[in-house]
Amino acid sequence: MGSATEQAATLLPDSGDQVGVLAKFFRALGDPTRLRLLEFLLDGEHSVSDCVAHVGLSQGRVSTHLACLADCGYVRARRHGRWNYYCVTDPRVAELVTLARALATDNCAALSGCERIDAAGDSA
Amino acid sequence: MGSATEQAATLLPDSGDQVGVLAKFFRALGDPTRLRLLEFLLDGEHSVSDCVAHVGLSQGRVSTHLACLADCGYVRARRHGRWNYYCVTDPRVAELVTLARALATDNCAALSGCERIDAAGDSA
DNA sequence: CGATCGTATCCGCTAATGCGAATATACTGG
DNA sequence: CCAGTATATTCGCATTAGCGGATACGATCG
Repeated sequence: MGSATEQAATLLPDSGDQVGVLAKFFRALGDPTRLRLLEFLLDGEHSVSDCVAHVGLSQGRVSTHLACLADCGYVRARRHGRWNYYCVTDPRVAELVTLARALATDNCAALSGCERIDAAGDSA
Repeated sequence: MGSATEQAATLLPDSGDQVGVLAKFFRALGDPTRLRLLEFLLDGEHSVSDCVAHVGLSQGRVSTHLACLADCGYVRARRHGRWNYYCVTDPRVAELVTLARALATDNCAALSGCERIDAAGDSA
């Protein structure tokens, strides 16, 4: 876990448009619905219908969100007849969410008060 | 202002909202400009003017972005006279970026092709 | 004290994006 | 085959949010 410091050189923004791709990657988790779906899938494999029931949004929207998460590499789809099952295969995804949650929790107060980014579901 | 304990009741409404806050946290890194600024500050402490010169955007925009990153707990500001210096204090921030970059790199192809999230500066 | 520099905030504009509803596609069962 | 189910895609709409430019604020210098 202590290898982050020595990799500081690779963090430099001289990698060209890699910043844009990374931003895209982060933005995929910047939506409450997708984040809720991802955490639901971290719990185990679920079909699209299950996800629809879980988040309570329209089927089309959920399908798009899941495809988005799959494109970004967070989840993987497994077709079985009419059903499409999604799940998280890379354990680093759980690591990422856990680490981010720890950081967010430590700054929860300031985060909630940050009006520069809309809450988008933040219930006062 | 009341005590920290008193604020906790208002700032931590219920555990279910944690998803919204976490999404906010991720969205802060979902913008290429903020991500570039964060990586610039991972390199060391820099003033707002330095950041403006680095990213090449208007001073007002950069100032807002930096304040946003500070609100989310990614960076910290240090006033010295007229100048305001920003830097990353929490080593977990570097961890988070490193982990995310590793994941994004492994799915770079699919990520670039994901049209469900706009590239926003993503190009060759 | 008045001029200037560094920074923060405000304002309109425009592009990005999440939403539901409608529709298309794919597969299964009778 | 045709009906039905599960999922994917498209469309119009409303909101979010990043952008530059103008301006306000605070500190320093002459």
